Parts: sequence; C-alpha cells; structure tokens
Amino acid sequence: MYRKHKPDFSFFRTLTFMLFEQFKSAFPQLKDKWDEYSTYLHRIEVPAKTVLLREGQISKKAFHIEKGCLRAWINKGGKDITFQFFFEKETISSAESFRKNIPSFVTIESVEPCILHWISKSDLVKIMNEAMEIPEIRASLIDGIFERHFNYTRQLVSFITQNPKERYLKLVKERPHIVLRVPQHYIASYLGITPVSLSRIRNSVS
Amino acid sequence: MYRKHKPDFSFFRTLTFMLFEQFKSAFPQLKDKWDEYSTYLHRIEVPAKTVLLREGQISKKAFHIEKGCLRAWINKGGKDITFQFFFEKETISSAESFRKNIPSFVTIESVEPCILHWISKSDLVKIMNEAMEIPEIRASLIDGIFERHFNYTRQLVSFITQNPKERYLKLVKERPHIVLRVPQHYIASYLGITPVSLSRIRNSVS
DNA sequence: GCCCACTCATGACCTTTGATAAAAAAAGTC
DNA sequence: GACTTTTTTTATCAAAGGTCATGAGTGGGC
Repeated sequence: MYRKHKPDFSFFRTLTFMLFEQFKSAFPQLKDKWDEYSTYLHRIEVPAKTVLLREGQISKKAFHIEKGCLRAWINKGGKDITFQFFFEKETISSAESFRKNIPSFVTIESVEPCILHWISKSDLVKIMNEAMEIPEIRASLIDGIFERHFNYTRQLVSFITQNPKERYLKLVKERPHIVLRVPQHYIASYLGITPVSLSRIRNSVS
Repeated sequence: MYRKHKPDFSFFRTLTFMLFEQFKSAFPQLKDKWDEYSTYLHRIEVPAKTVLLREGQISKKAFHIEKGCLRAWINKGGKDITFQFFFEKETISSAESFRKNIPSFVTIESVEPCILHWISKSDLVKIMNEAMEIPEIRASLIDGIFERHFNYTRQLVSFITQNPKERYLKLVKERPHIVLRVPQHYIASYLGITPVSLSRIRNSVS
C-alpha cells in the first residue's frame, strides 16, 4: 500500500469547514458573509438510533456533527448493512440523493446521542453558487470531491483485494476510533461479514 | 434498486468528449480552441496485453479509447485482480496518481489490440484551466466528477450487499458487453472470486 | 495445417464464512 | 441493585468459495 488512510475531506465537509471557522482565515474574501451563512445552520440534539434520513426519501438536508456518531446503512433483505460511519467535524448527506433529487438508497441514523447542525439544500446551494465564483474556494471544493472519491475508491479496493480478516486488521490499524466506539455488529456489516464471523476473527487475532 | 447502471461519464471522459466532437456544438465558446487542442492528442496503436501504466509509476498521461478494451488491475500477492474495464469512447488514467503525482496502485493494460489517443497531463491541465473559466463547462465537469464518484459508490455497494452470484447476474444484465468481450478469468477477479468459482456459478445459472 | 498458448470446465478436497441457537457478558433503565 | 435489552461469544452444522490438478476446446502465429 502506498499511502495511509486520509480523513474524508469531502465536498460537504469542505463546505462546512468554511462555515465552521477553519476556512475563515484562509478565505477572507468571504468575511462579510460569515454572519449570514451561520444563520442557515440549525442546531439539533438527537438521542441514539434516531433516523435522520430514511431509505427512499429524497435528501434535503446536510448534517454537520458537532458531537456524536452517525452511520449510513443499506437495507438488504431485512438486514441492515452499515455502509459508512461519520464522526465529529464530518458532514453527511446521502450525496447522490441530495445532489440529484432521487430517493436515497441509504438510511442515515445516529449511533450515539448527537449534537448536529443541519443546513437545507436550498441554503447550501446559495452558498455554493457564491463560493464557486472564488477560484481558491472552487479549487478547494473540487479537491474535496476528488478526495472523497479517492477514499471511496480505496474502500472498494479493500473489498476487492482483501479478505475479511485483512479488512478488520486494516480498520483497527488505520481507523481505530471506529473499532473502539461503535458496536461490533455494525462493524461486522461494514466489513461485509456477520457479527459471528467478526467475533471469530477477533478471537483468532488475540 | 432505484436506478440502472449509468455509463461512466467521468471527469476525464467529459474532457475528452469536449475534444472529440460531442461537446463542440454544446460549447461554441471554445470554437477557436478546437484545432489547437486536437494537436495535443497523440494517436497510438498497441497490441493486446500492452502495459500503458505500471503499478508504482506516476501517471502522466490520460488515454482515450478509439477502438479496443483496457483494464486496470491490482497486484495482490502475485495475483492480478481486475479493478475496472474500459471500452470505446471512454478515457482512462490512474486518477489519483494522475491528479496527485503519487505512485499508481493499478496497472493499466490492453485486453485487445487498441487504437488509443493520449494526452499529457501538462496539456490537459492547460485545457482544464481554460475550460474551467466557462461556467457551463465548469458545471459539466463537476457533474462528471460526481457521476464518476456515484458510479464507484454503486460498485462498492454492490460488493457490500451482494454475493458473487448476484454480482455476476447484475453484470450480465447491466453491462453484458463486458461479459461477451472479456476473458472470463478477468471477470472473475473483477467480481472478487476465482475463475473456478465463476465457472461454477455460470454452470448453476444455465 | 500444426503447434502452442490461452481459456474454460470439472472433480476432489479443504478452508472460510454463514445460519442458527443458546449462553454469557455488557449496557441501559427504573 | 434488579431487571430488561442489547451485544458478544461459543458451538454445531451447512453452504459457499478457494486450491490444485486435469483435460478439453479454441484460436492465433508460423
């Protein structure tokens, strides 16, 4: 392997960084806009296992995580298969549903009690249209899309080239916070195996 | 499933469409540029099993396929695992290597004798910088990146939610040209299984 | 046309993972 | 702290897929 896992510096995460301090100094061009933009964000607190977007619905909100953990999962014949985990400072929406106004194939749900900030699609589009006019921000956003894409590609490569045990060890090594924080049966489905099988793998490792 | 497979209308494919007729009428703004741009493309013919980019090298060219078929594969402990197939009118590079100047984790190789057109990264960047100034083209390119990303996401979902037999049937249904044209053992590794296992699956289907 | 490399199918055998059930452990709830 | 619910482990058996070996097509190159 040529490189380590990089955090998911996605399109939306990039945006939310803009909204959440980090980019303010990098992009003083938008200085006057911050106050306006920040009114677009709506703070909510939700308990664990709260569904934020149901499979089949059309995603109209993006969520930024201040505190807690979310997961996106896919319904496969009644079973729930975790597709992605999201943690503090990450932003999540069902990207294809959000962008193309089609039904989402994932359900987005809280794993822990969370503090979230959501923004509506229409407000986000408004900000985007302004931000895209600024070359540095545009470049940064495009970079963000590519990074997100490369991360997903790596996850796909991992499925193609590694067996479940290798994938588990890779996860422990590269993203240990997931293993420490998330119930094991969610991790099992994320790795493409059953909870029973993951338990056996863990047993064989230690 | 909510939608059928869409062709990979990727970032680079979008670009090459621009260079190859289809976008000329859509973007008359670049009318004067077509002649110049077309000199950036270099036509080559290669026999089957020609390596166009070796794992570990840094990708400096993008290839457009006029005729033939390429595949990208990953070396896994001496075995070659097909990651993607590419056909006529598609454009291919090791995207992350090309964009970030890092060693490629895939090898790109011809499956059949091919007629290709390649463009250097520096020339492509030059075109990109000009094209990105035009809002319609910019929007189209960004759409292309997202579409590419969504396609890879679907492939990942397929690995997470489906077993090899289901993946094979899906491939036959949605991309039959691959099954008809490409040697079976390449398809087997693309599906994440051995040639023996694919042969058994085919037998059980018919 | 003949040869050789490539491709595919099949059988025997082995390993891994899944399905199911049940028990143990851990985490919440009141 | 006792009770409930959720999560994890263990055991057993079945099924899927991998490995290895063999033989039968197939097709291109000479």
